[in-house]
Amino acid sequence: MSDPGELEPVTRESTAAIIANQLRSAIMYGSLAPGDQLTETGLAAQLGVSRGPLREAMQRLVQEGLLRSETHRGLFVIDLDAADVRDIYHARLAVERSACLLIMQGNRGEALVALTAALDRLVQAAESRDRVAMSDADQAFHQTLVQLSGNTRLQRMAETLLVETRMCLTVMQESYPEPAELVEEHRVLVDAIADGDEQRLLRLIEEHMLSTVDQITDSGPAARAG
Amino acid sequence: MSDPGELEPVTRESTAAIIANQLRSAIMYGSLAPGDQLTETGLAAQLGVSRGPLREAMQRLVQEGLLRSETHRGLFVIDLDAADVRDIYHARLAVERSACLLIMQGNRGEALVALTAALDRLVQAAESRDRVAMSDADQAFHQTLVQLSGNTRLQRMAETLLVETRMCLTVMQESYPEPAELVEEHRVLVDAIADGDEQRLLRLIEEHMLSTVDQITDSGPAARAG
DNA sequence: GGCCCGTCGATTGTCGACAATCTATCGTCC
DNA sequence: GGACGATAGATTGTCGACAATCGACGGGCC
Repeated sequence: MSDPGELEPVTRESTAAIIANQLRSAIMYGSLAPGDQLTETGLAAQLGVSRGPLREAMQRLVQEGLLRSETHRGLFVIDLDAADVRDIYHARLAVERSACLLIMQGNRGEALVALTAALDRLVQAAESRDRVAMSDADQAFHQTLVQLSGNTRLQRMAETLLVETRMCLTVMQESYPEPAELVEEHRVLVDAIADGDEQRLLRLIEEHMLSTVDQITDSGPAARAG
Repeated sequence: MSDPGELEPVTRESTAAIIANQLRSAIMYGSLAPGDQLTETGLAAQLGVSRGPLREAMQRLVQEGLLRSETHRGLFVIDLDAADVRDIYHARLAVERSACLLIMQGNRGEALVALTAALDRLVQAAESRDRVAMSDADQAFHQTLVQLSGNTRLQRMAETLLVETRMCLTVMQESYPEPAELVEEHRVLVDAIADGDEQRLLRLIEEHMLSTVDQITDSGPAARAG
């Protein structure tokens, strides 16, 4: 990608983009919890910027669907019910299934290298038994998967969906899989890619997503989200 | 949905949302062409608002990916190359395929009614041989399809993707199908839903998207986009 | 003639202030 | 006692002005 000493055009992010990333991260890790109001003056002071750029950043998240806007009342972090969780995983399936197809038809070798590395980090996180680290590695794996498709639209969609997935997890930690199970679910995906078995890969990714949906809709723990 | 006389909570859209819709529409119909700069003072005067709300609206479109931001230089409408067109149709396939699955597993009857109506409007547009009307009806059909899935995330994705699709079409009108062909491609989709033939529906939607990709990548007319 | 540098106009980025609206509390009337 | 109406505080929505940066033009130097 970028050799050391190589001269690349400097790409400065706009302030709104930086703030949006911070907010997204805060929502993802739960420091901005579902239902919370984002008071402009408070956040602006906290971030050391004026209300202008902050409002621009918040509009980005509204467009993403992470915030909901009520006129003359304020902006709130969305709260997820069972229907949202189901929608999120169905949408993730759509995106990641498509990414899998593109990977199998594209540079499978490169994908295998990157995903094997991502799997290794997931294994390390599982050994540490740190839930946050596991979640981070889990998310990174899927983000890598979609990145490898080379489709920027799918990547943009996945970014938002993975944040929302993370929001689900903070609410219902009990249903997050055991470390060994988590690693295994991802290992079989990498194996299928290694074997070049497209049918198996698609079946596995569908199971990977839909099993979570079934788990949720059966026990229905997301109702506690509100 | 909303019975007449039914009391619903009033939902006023924020100014940023209204402006964003206007801009999206302008981009869709080509009055803001790919590569064009959106000068803030000019647009603000044209829309009768201050620069503040306008900037908020533009940040929404940046997040959507319809505008690209260059720091201290301005915001520009994205221009699409052949790779973009391919990405857009692959992403649309992911979204609409998923929508098809959800429709088949959900309320197929309601879907059949709505899509038959959408098909009728497409037929009418085809008879008028008005390209813009045909495009409108085409877009409305696919938007309805995704709406019927009931998945708001898929709907949000589809909205942006359909605008981008429209941007492609204004660039390469020659490859837009003939009226009869356009109607037929959509009629077979409705028929498959009517017959409850999921496999056929999925095969048809895949063909519907991928045939366009092949058409583009062969002739490569999108290169003229820049 | 070609290159470099400084200046100018224009546009974006940021900020503080004012107006409009909402929620909550308190007082009043029936 | 309960409901209605007014007031106060806080928050959002909007705007105009100032600072920072960029691209283009023109003058000067080698």
